[in-house]
Amino acid sequence: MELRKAYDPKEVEGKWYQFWIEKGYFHADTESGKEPFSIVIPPPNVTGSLHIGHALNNTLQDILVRWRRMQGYNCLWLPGTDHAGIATQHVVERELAKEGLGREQLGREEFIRRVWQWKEKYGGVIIHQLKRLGASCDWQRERFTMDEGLSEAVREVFVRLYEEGLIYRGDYIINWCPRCGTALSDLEVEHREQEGKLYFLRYPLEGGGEVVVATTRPETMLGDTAVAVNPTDERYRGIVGRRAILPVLGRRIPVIADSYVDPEFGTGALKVTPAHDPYDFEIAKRHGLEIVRVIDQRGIMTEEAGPYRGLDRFECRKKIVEDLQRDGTLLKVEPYRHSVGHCYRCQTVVEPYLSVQWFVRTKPLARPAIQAVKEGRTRIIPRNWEKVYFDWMESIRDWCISRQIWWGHRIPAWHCRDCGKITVSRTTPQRCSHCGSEAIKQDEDVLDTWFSSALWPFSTLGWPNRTRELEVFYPTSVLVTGFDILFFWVARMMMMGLHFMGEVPFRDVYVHALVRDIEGQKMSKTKGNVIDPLEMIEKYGADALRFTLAILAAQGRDIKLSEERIESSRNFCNKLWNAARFCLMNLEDGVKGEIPPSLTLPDKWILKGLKETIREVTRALEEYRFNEAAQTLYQFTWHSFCDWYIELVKPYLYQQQDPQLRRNTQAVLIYVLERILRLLHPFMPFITEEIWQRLPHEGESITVAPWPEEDGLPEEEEASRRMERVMGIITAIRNIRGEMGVPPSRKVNVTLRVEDEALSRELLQDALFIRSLGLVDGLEIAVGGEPPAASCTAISHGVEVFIPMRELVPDPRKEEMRLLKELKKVEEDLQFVQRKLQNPSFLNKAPREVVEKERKKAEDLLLVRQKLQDRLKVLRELLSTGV
RNA sequence: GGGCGGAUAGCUCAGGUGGGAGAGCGUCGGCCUUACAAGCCGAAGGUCACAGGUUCAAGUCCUGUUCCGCCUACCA
Repeated sequence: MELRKAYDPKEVEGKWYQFWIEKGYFHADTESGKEPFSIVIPPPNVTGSLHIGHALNNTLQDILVRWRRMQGYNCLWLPGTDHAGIATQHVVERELAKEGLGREQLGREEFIRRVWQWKEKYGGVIIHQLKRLGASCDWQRERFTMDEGLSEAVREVFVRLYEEGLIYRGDYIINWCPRCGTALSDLEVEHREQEGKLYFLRYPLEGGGEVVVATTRPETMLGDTAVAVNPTDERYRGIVGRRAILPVLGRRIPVIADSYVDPEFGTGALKVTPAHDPYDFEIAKRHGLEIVRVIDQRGIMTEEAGPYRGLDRFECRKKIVEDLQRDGTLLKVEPYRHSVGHCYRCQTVVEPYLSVQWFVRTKPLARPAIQAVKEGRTRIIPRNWEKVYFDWMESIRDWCISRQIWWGHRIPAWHCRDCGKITVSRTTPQRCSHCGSEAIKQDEDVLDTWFSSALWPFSTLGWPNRTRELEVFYPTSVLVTGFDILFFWVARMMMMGLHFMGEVPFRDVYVHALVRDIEGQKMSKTKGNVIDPLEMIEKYGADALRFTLAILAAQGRDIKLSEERIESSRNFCNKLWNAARFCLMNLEDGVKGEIPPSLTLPDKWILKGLKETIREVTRALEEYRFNEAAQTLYQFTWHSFCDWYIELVKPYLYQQQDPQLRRNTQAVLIYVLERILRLLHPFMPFITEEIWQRLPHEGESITVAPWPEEDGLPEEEEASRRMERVMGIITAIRNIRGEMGVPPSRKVNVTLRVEDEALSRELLQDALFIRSLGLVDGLEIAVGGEPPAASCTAISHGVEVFIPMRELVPDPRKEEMRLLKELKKVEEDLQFVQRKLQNPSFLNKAPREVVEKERKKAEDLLLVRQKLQDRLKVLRELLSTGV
C-alpha cells in the first residue's frame, strides 16, 4: 500500500477524529483506577468563534492531555462554554433589532427564551471548531455555565457567601457603561492613556475672593457639593470653613479640608462631586456632604444640571466650557494626558455612577488564595506570574457582582415590599423571611459572568453534590490559560475553590503568551491583522498549525505568528510523510519495528539519538517547555533521521547479498519511525495516526499507544562517536565538492590519510558510507606516508581528506583560498585556547575537566594547523611550477 | 507613580543551574542523486542594546543607562 507523494491533511483529519470519538478514547472513566490527570477548559464565550488565541490555548492543553493519556493516566479534559452575559445579550439584541424589536418590547421572559433559542442554534460553533483542531476533550461531559447543575452551584455559593457575610449590597460608586446600561467590575474597565485637557475654574468665595479648582471633567461641576483642600496647605488655611459659590447654579458649597487632596496637583484645590467620582464619594461620606446626581444612567444630564438638562455628557462639556469661558469662570486650559476608563465590551467611556449594587467581600477570600501559592500547593508557571498574582491579590478590592442585564444567573434575593428587607434563598421563597409578607419580588439584577466561571473547576464536576467525579478529578492537574485572565478568572477560581472545596482548584497554572501579528500588534478584527486558525487549518492542516504554535510557545514571550511559519510546519508534515513513504516502500513482508540482535553502525547511532530525544522531549513536557519539545523532535526527525540515517542505510536496503541485513535495517527504520510518530502524536495527532495505522503496529490507535521510554535502548557511546567521525569525513568531502563546484553526477576519487592502523581498519569497514554519501568512486585509505600531490584537502576528526585536483575543476588558486580561510579560522581558535592555557589562574582555578578539554582542543588544533600548512606549502610549490 | 518583560544572524525567535552562540524563513552557489523541489548538498552572515562590576572564564550573574512593549495605580 503505497502512500501518495504529498501529504494531504484534508483526506485524513475528519476520518480519524470521528474514529477517536467512536472508540471513546477521550472519555474519562471514574472507575478506571488509573492515576487521574484532569484539565478544565477555559470556557470560551458561547458567542465566540475560534481565534488564534483559542487555537494556542487548546493546542497546549491537547498536547498535555494526549501526552498524559499515552503515559497511561486516566485523562479528563472537560470542555464547555461560558454564557458571557453582556456579550451574548448584545448579540441577541442585535439580531432582534433586525426584526425591529427591542428587548423591552419582548419582556424579560420572552427575551431570555430567545437567547436560549439563539444559543441552541449558534452556540456550538466554537465547539465544532475545537474538534477541527483535534482537541481530545471528553465531549460527553461538556458543560455550559447556565446549565441547571452549574446554576444550582451558583445559587448555593451566593447563598452561602451571603450567610457568611461575604456578600453585601449597598450604595457605591461603580463603573457604569451608559451604552450597555450595566455596572462593570473594576477589571472590566480598560484604562487608556488619552490626550485630554485640564480646565481651571474660578469659584468665587462668599464674602469676597475666589478659589481656583482644576478638573478634567468640567461638566461635573454642576454636581459639586464642596471644594476640598489639604489641611496642611498653607495657601488655603484661611478659606477652610468658608463657602464658595458654584458658578452657573449659584449653589453655596463648603470649603473643607481633607488629606486626600494632593497640594501638588493643579491648584491644590479639588472640586468635590460625590455622585460622579469614587474618591469624591468617599470624601462626601467623611464630611457628610450633600450628593447631587447630574448625569443619569444613559449619560444624559439630569434635572439637577439646570440649564444643561437633557444634554449628553460630552455635549454638555462642550457647552459648559463655552459658557464658562464667556463669563470668565474658566481661567485657563492646559493640555493633559491622563487615562480614561472604557467599557471592555463596547469601548464606551465608563461613567462612575452611584447606585445600589451587590458586592463580594474579597479580602477574607484572598488570604487563603495567596497562602496556597506561597506554600506551593498551586504552582504558577512561569514563576514570574506569581508576583503579579500576589500584587493583585494583596491589594484586591471588593468585587461588584451585579449586572443590570437580563441574560445571566438572576440574583437569588427577594425584596419585601412591606418591611423592605431582603430574603436570600436557594429556592424561590413564597414569603419574606423577615415579616412573612407575600409581597416579595426577586432582585432584577443578574450576576457577573465571572461569578459562575469562578466555580468552573468544581461546578462542572457536579458540586454541590458530592460526586465521584469530584472525588477523582478535583483538584485538577493543571490550568492552561493566557495571562489576560489571570485576575478575571484564575484568581477568582482560587478563592472560590479554596473556600468551597477546601482545596486548591489546580496543582499547576501554566500561563502562556498572547499571540500577536508579525509586527507585535495584538490581533484584532478592526486592525485586519488576524490570522484565522480555521483558514490555516483549511490551507495547511491542523497538525501544521498546532506544531507551529507549539514550537513558538516559549515561556515568557509573546508569540509573533506569521503564515510563513505555518508553511514551514506544513513542510515538516510533508517531510515526515515522505520518510514514512520511504520506509513503507522498502518494507518486506513480515518485518516489524524492533531492535534486531545485531546492529549496524548507523543503527547504534540513531538509537542513541532516539534515546536522547525521548529523554529531552519528556523532560520538556514535564516543565511545560513546549517549544523545546517541538524543536527537539523537529531536529531529530528531519536532520538525524531523514538527512542522515535514511541516507546512511540506503546501501543496506538496496543490496541483495545479505537479506538478513536488509530486513534488520527495515526493522530499525520502522522501529525508530514508529517512536517518532508516538513522540509527535501529542503535537500532530492526525498525520501521526494516519501513518501509524499503515505501519506494522500493536494496538488499535496511536492515541492510546504507550509513550516511548528510554529503557531498553542501547547506549553505544563508542559506536556513536565512530559514526560521527564518518559523518565528519562525509561533510568534509561534500564541502570540497560544493566549494569546487562539482556536480553530484560527477563521482570523485578520495584518499584518506590517518596515523594509525586501527583507525584505518575502521575506516575501511565504514568506507561504504563515505562512498555513498560522499559520491565517491575510488576510496583509498593510507596510513602515514606521503600525501598525494595536487589535491584539495580537508581535515576532520584527525583524518586527512584528499581529492585529487585533476578530478575537479582544476583551480589551485581557489583551493589556496579555501585552505587559507580554513587556516585563519584554526589559528584564531588556537590563539584563543592557548591564551587560556597560558593563564596560571585558569590552570589553578578552573575545574580539571575544563582544563583537560582545552588542552585536548589545543593539541588537535596544532595538528590541524600543521597539516594545513603542509598542504599550503605543497600547493604553492605546485602553483609556482605550474600544474 | 509602581511592577514585569524584551533588546542575540537581513527577518522572526531559541539559548534550565557561567566554560567561544543555534533554529526557521530569507540570501548566495550547486543539484529533478529511484521518500520528499513543500526537496537535497554546500556557503555567507553575529562587538549577543550601551557602560561598569563579580569571576580564571559572562549572551548567561550584579549595578546603572538608553530604547521598545505590557500590566497596574485614587494627582482631580
